Amino acid sequence: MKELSSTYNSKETESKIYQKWLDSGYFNPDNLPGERTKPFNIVLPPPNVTGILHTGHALMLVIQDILIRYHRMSGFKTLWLPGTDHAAIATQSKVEAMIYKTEEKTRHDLGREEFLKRVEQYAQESHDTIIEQTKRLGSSLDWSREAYTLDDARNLAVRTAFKKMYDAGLIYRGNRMVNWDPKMQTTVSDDEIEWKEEISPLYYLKYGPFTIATARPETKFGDKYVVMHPDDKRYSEYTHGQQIELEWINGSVKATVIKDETIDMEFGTGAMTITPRHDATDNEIAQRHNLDYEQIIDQKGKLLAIAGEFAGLHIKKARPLIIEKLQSKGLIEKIDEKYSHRIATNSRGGEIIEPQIMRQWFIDVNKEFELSSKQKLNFPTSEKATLKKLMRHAIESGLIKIYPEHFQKTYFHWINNLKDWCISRQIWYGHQIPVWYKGDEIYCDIEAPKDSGWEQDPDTLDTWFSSGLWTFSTLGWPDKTKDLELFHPTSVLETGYDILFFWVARMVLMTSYLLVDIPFKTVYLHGLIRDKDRQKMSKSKGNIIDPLGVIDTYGTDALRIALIFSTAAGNDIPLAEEKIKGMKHFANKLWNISRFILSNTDNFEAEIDMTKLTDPDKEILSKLKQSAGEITENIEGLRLNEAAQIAYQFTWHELADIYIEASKTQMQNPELAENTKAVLAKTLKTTLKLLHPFMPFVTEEIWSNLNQKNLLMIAEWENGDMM
RNA sequence: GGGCGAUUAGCUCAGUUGGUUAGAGCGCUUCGUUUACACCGAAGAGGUCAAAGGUUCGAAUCCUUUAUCGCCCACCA
Repeated sequence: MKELSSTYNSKETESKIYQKWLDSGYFNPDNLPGERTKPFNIVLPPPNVTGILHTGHALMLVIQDILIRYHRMSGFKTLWLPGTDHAAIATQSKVEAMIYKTEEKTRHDLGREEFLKRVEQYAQESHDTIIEQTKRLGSSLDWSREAYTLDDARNLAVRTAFKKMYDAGLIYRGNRMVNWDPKMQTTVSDDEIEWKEEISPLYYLKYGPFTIATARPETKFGDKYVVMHPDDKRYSEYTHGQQIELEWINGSVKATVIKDETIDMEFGTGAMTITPRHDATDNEIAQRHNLDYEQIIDQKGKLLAIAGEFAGLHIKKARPLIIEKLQSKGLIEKIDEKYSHRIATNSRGGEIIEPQIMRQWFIDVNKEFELSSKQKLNFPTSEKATLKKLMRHAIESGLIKIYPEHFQKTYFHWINNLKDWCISRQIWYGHQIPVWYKGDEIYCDIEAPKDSGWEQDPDTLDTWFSSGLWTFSTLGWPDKTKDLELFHPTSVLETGYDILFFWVARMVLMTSYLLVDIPFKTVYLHGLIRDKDRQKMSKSKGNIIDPLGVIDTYGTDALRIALIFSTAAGNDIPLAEEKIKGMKHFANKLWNISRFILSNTDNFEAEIDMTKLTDPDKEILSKLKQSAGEITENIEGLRLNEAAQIAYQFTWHELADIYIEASKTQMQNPELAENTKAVLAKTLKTTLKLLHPFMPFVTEEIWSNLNQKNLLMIAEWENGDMM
């Protein structure tokens, strides 16, 4: 009989147990014992190498580890594939900021090669930290297959994908309006824009006989069109195309009247001037009426020659000076100081977005093409495919199921509004576009052209381009590997609902074209972690719960089960320290249950004599069977919170509170003692199995005291039917 | 402007396809230190399931309307 301390010590146990798992090799599906033909696999959504893990990561790791451990115990050939994401723009901007802060140097001061070295060094350190933290959560990931979105294998996948889509005309280069970040000097995708509420003055300017309202007077130099609604009676005397000579900021201009139905008659004066090069709505109006485009602001945010005396000034500095001039010319009618509107900013650490028309690379989501093999996707053979149609089809057809289901509607809503995806970025950290130029010639291939004189496109790809390939690039694509054949499509894609669009939709897009398949069968979306008052966690509020700190205090198992215990999929999760503390008590309870049983028996293979069962014996065995069934059913149905609650309820309030108490008297009776011990042994073993996916460390540690041949992590799952 | 969701015990939340007296954790009250555990045990209080109406033998669950809150998308010069 071993002497066990009366309190479970998570700190001492966890690193020891994790090492034991690593040594066993069972994280790798190729090493699992027995005949395993059915695959189950999840690819880890790769954390960005921009820092450390937060509770959101912890939640993701816990949910996936539960599913993985459950399936591994259930006899599946189980693979959980780890990786990290280079997160192009996010990582680069972080390193740029750090370098500027300590050395006051920009990336241009360092040069592309030196700068990339520095980014890679930072990414490596960040990677190492993240991997260590991931291990501490107990994650049973197959480290032998670890991938990085920017390593050589993934780079080959990216170049191959680009080439295929380029040849099919799905990737094109074009002049279009893009979101330009003048500070970071790059384009940004629509999804990476963050709208911020701002109160700024709205200026009412005299434009000849009209009054126009604008929040951005510094863009107004080139305005030579004044637009109004055709039904607006205030302007009925003016006709479409009429030209008017008027005095403007830098002298007189010839303005043209344009009537357009998109104008809101209620707003301001009902008349506005347009700046087609720097505003998406204005751009549409200009296109519709075939108007001239003039660039006012350059890529650094400075005014061009058209601004006259203001040329070369940054728009921020120019604005007050322009206001002054407008004042002195008497062109300001009034100023509304409390105008509230929203401005676009780059969520990846940049600043205010200036829309610009630029030549960039795009993915065409509406171009029709023939699918190479329609079978796998059940796409109607009579129809031509588009990327948009395929994205919709994968969900509509039921090939991919989304949980919770209502997110399907959100998904469709997003697809319907989807525009061509701008994939080129003018940053350095990322996959460089596999296109080379020589004069007017363009060459796109997986490898660089052999002959001289070619220059590669300096731009890199949007980070989501490589993430979109993740489910199959990690399995060896474009090579036809065994892993790819066995493990694709993946079983479950588990991630936060906040990246349904960024990532989930793009994986569907890439996979349906490149593999003519789906990337995963099930999408499971979890919610955001909030504090106990439902506030978002943020540094400024000081309400952040650091998962590693919590683990030190309460143990990994406590954190794991607290994270999933009382919230259904897709809902935000309030996480209070009290809850984690409660689960530490639960781990300790389980520890002491085991201690009691171990102090009474060491034979965990004892057969139960079914003819000699007392009422409490029958009750606990039937409750055990019932709980096992319900836990299994709930895990299968992805209701992990339900499963955990049933396990908790059984362990504490059936096994501990009722049966263990009853067993004390039964064991006094020589007639019943042996059978009671057998029931205790059997119940403990099964309970440990049922709890293992949720609390792997404490259960494995107890298991190691039960004279078992194998680790608990590969013990056979009991679903209730076999009892 | 378009869409999605929430509203259940003091607090935080469960409640799968409508079916017996609506559940959990924490908190609270009273009692108890019985050799697995005080990170414990026993007993208990506490909810007209946001409001109104409807469908049904039966509604927290389905339908309609309203109120409050939250999120996503689009975006107005």
